[in-house]
Amino acid sequence: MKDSSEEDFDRIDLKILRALQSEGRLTNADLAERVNVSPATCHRRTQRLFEEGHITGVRAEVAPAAVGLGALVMVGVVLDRSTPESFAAFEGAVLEMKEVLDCNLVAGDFDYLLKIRVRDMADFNKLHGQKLIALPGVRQTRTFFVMKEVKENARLPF
Amino acid sequence: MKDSSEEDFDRIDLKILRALQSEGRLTNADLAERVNVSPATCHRRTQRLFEEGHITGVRAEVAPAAVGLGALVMVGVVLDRSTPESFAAFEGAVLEMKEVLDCNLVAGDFDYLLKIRVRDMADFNKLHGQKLIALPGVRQTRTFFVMKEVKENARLPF
DNA sequence: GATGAAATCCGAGTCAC
DNA sequence: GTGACTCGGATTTCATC
Repeated sequence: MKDSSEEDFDRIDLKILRALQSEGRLTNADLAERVNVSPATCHRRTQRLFEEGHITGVRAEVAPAAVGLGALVMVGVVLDRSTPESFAAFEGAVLEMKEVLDCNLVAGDFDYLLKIRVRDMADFNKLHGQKLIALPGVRQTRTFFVMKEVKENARLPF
Repeated sequence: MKDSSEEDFDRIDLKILRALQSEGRLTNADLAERVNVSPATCHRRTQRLFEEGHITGVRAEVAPAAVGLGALVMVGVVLDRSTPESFAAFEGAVLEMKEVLDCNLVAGDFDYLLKIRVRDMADFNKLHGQKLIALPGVRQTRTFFVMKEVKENARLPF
């Protein structure tokens, strides 16, 4: 298998990827019509995109407020020490926290930036006091309550 | 229609939402089996969840590196002025920028936090110099290059 | 080596109950 | 909410380029 960081998709593959990124439940028949190939070809192409890992999954987007997760909070985290063990311990613990939707190791004023969804501010304060600051190696956190979600999870621009 | 911020789903609805959040392309037949109802019931339930907006869409997740978007950058933005017009102008411009995946108005050291995907650092520097700092009302930006994506777009915890 | 047409099989969507 | 029925799509096969 070649280096996965830059595949050469042809125009048809790109159209399939774009269509499924917008409408993940398109039937193969509709998809085939949209990209102007036969259903058989479309099916083979799509299957290949899944098998080779270019599509990592298909997910329904559930309205957060509908399931009691109306509050979004971004948190910057600084660790005590910058050792590989320290990072690994923190990351391992964060992966277990379901409330943490995103976790990225960054360069800059923080070590990590987290995106967290909870019911409300009270819920976040509890999470912060009981779990966030208790994560391994955490020296300090900086909280950014989201007051308005302007854009969320936009489609990849390709 | 009742207040949308807290619906009362029964156990079956919740199971459907959870299943589709993980596997958006599940067939109705498989979904029905998984939640232990007949296909007909499952179909009606699922259709209702879509129609009432509790599922806002289904999207295939495309591997960013596969489509030449290997770099992830978080950017904090501070505006010149804190007027409604200033916010509106900024938000309108950001919505037009395809590279911006997330944009949230936050409370704290920044006015907005952006999540941006580009090909590489060179691409980001170009974007930063030509478009980001030229957005309406931007006083300053703070860039956080993502060095490692620990967790990305995790499922909602409900 | 990939394509499209045809053929089979199974699920989607709708009905009566 | 269930069970059954019909239609259309998913998936495979195969001939073709």
